[in-house]
Amino acid sequence: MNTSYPEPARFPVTVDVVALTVSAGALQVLLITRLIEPFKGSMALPGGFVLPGEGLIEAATRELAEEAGVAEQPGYLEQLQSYGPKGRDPRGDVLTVAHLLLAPNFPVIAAGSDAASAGWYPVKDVLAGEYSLAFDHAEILSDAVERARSKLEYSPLGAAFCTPEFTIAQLRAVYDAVWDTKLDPRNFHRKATGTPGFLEDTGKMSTGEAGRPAALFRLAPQAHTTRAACAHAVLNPPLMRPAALTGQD
Amino acid sequence: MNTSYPEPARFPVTVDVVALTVSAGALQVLLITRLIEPFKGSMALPGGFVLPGEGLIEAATRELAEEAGVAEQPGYLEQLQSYGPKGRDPRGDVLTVAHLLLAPNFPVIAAGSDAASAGWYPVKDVLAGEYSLAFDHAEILSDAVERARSKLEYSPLGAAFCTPEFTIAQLRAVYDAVWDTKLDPRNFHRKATGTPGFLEDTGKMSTGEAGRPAALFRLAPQAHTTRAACAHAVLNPPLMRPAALTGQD
DNA sequence: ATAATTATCGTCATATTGACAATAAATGGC
DNA sequence: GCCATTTATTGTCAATATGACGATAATTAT
Repeated sequence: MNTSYPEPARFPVTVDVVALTVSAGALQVLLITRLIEPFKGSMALPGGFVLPGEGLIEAATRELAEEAGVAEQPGYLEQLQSYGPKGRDPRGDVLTVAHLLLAPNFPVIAAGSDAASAGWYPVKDVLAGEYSLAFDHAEILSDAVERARSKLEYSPLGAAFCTPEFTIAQLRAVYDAVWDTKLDPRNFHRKATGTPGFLEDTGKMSTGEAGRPAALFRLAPQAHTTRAACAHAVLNPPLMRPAALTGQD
Repeated sequence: MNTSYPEPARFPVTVDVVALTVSAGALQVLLITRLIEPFKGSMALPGGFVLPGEGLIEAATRELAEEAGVAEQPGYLEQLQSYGPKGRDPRGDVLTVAHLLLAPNFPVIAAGSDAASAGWYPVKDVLAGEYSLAFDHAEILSDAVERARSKLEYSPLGAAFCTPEFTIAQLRAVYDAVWDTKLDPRNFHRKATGTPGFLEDTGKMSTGEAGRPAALFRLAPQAHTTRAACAHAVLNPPLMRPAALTGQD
């Protein structure tokens, strides 16, 4: 019995990862410098071809490990969106599935290494066009940042940028960096601590910083950064994002 | 000069469309009956292989036209998520990019046709497992419905289920069908008409129905159902979804 | 010790929501 | 034509959430 339908076209499929972190008070993205054509010398998102028998998240995790030199997945990874296959790679039709990683700052393969170099770059500068990005990676980055910004409104994912235990001020610094705002510390404290199922007091206090020590919190179990918890809202009503700062001090 | 890296693996790529509409007071999904293996006889989302030189939305539009027999894209179409390539097709690794269509009720190729038949099925019944769905289409449908539900909270996309001009009650019926709620007509009216940039009064009135005639609205230009408008919130603060009805009258 | 810094609690005006009363304007039955 | 019924629309009111900011607490820096 011959179920005859034409042989389907096949496409190379890549995964790209927009890895975001907060450091030095700003949102940063992980970029690598391309050592091969096309776009040799340009910067690009880490990523690469999906292998037979792989799932998408699996492939994204592997590429992140290979290109940034990270041992374990350091944060929260989710699929962002797919792009292509038409008109995004000079070599031909290539479909890419972009992913979003939100993570605390982690060390990457230092620039200057002979093989490949990965580094953190301020998102603001990259989006402003200060670096030349390969393929459609500028568009992907832009979509990823918008996704991250809106995720902070209604999900507990701001905490994905923090270490397992963190202060309210550290969490607020994440919001301020991602949203480019200066949220009111008192109102933010009220919202963060007053939202059921969001934070859990560890009982411990921060030490060593200037000023009064702050209580250390962790994510409440219900809010743990898993796909299940973040699909639905935890911040309800959401923490709405004010207009971004207009760019002066 | 030989930039030698291994030839990348290639995968068949499909697009699937979760087409949703509201009719008979309930959310309905467009399903076709599979006439070929695998899953011959099962129901499935309309979809098919991406062709060389196609973009994803383009391919989804084409498949919708081919399998449901619709001439023009009847509503709002956006990408949902990608699935695979591992472990979702018995024939091997196939990547699928699922799409979401929100549309007013439109006629499809009638069941009983010899070639293929498409029809609307109540989402509630399909998700309850009353039909056997091919591949991972049950999971895709579930994700799509959740996406649609959350879109109604902060975007004007409820109107994508309506004809170009509609009453507040028709829009509310959409919300009630998608969310499985019975929103208060008075509060809904206040929110819908009171949200700047959402609705625009046509000046016309509905006729022929029981009860007092209702004013006819259309989407405000700012809120028109395009990707640009719906990426950002129009309903701000959002219209939060109450708990769904528990299942009695 | 004192100043500076940061955390945390409180206050108050304003905006939004949810519940529901009341009125307006049509249809349908007689 | 008259009245009950239905649906649309306006309004009221208490509860809740937000934004702006005062005040106090508990550290480090000098």
